[in-house]
Amino acid sequence: MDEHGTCGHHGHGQDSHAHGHESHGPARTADLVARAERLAQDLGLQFTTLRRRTLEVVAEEGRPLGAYDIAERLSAPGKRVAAVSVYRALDFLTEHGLVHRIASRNAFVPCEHGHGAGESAVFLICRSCGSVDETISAEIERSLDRTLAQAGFKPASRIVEIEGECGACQGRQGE
Amino acid sequence: MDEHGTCGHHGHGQDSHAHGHESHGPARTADLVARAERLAQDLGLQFTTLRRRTLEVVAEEGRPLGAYDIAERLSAPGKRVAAVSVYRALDFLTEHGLVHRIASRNAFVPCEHGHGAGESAVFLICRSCGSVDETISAEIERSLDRTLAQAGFKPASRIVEIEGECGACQGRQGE
DNA sequence: ACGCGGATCGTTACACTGTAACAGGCAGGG
DNA sequence: CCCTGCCTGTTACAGTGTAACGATCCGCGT
Repeated sequence: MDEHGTCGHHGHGQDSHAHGHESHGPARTADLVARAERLAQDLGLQFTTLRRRTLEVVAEEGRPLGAYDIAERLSAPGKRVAAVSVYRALDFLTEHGLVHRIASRNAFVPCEHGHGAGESAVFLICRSCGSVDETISAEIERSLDRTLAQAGFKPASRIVEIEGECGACQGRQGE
Repeated sequence: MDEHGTCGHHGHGQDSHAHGHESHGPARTADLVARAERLAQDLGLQFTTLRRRTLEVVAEEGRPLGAYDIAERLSAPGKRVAAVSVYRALDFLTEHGLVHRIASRNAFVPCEHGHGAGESAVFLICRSCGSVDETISAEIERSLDRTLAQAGFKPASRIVEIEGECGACQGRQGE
C-alpha cells in the first residue's frame, strides 16, 4: 500500500505554479518547521513537540496521510500516540496554514508554499500515484470571487480538489 | 439540530446561476424523478423503488443529508432500511448525476439543474443555515481547464466547495 | 513558595462514515 | 424449468472524527 512512485511532475511554472516537488523530503520539512517556529514566535503560540513531529511526519511523506496513519508513525513500541491527539495537532496546523486537509480523501498534506492561511489553493490529486500537487491560480481566484459576489455569498474557506491523472503518470499509462 | 431556517437566496441569475430554490420542495423532486425515469429508460437501467425513494428523500430536504439520515427517513417502524443499501442507491444516483456528494460534509444533495454528470459545479455551503446552493460558471471552468492544461493534469472529477455565509443569512447576522 | 488559570495532552468512550462478504429474491433468456 | 445477473437484506468490520474528563505543564500574580 505504499510505493508512491516518485511522481515527478515538471510544472513549467506559469501562473505561480508553486510546487516542484521532486522528493518532498527533508528540505521542505525544514522549511515548514522553520515557518511554524517563526509563526508561533510572532503570534505567541506554542509549537509543541507533538505539533512539530506531526508536521514533520506529514511533510516527509510525499502524499496524503490519514490521521491514524500519522498516529501510527508517531507511535513507538512503548509510547503510543492516540489519533485524537493527532487530530488536535492537525487542527492547530491547518488553522495556521501549515498543512491542508484533503476533504475528498480524509487526509492531510503539507502546505507546499508560503501563502497565508486565508488564500485558496487548487489540489491536483493523482489517482494513479496518489500524489497531490498544490497550485495557485490568480485567474481561478478571480473567477471564483466574481461568482461568489454575484451570488451574494461571503466565502470563509474554499475547497478545490481535482482528481485525475498527473502528467508523469500519463506517460506510463496502464503500466 | 434541524431548523434549517428557509434560506431563501435570491440569485439574480447571471452566468447560468442555476438554482432558484425557494422551497426545495416537491416541484424539484418531481422534476428529478422524471429525469431519472427518462434516463433509466434510455440507458436500460433500473430505477428501483429504493433508488426513487432515496432520491425523493434527498430532494425533499433543503440541505445536505448524511447516508444514515436518509436511511432513518426511509425506515418505518416495522421496515428498517440499512445504511449500506442507501449507499448503494446513492452510488447509482451520483454516477448518473442525480445527486451530488458534498465531500466536506460527507453528505448528499439533489442535483439542482439538468447538467450532464460530466460537468462540474460549484457548491456554496452556508455555515449559518446549512443550505447548499449549486451554481455553474463557465468562467471558472475555463480558468480551471487552463490551469490543469498548464500542469499537464488530466482531470476526471472536480470538487469545488465554498463554505461561508449565504446572502440571506448575512442579513440576520448573529441573530 | 504557593495557588491559580489556561492550554496541552492522555485516555476512554462513543458516534458517524463507509465497505466487504455472503445470502435471498426477482426478472429475463435459454 | 433452470441459469444468470442485478438488486437488496444482513452482518460484520474498518476507518474517521468528536465529547468528556483528568493529569500535567507552564506562566503569572501574590
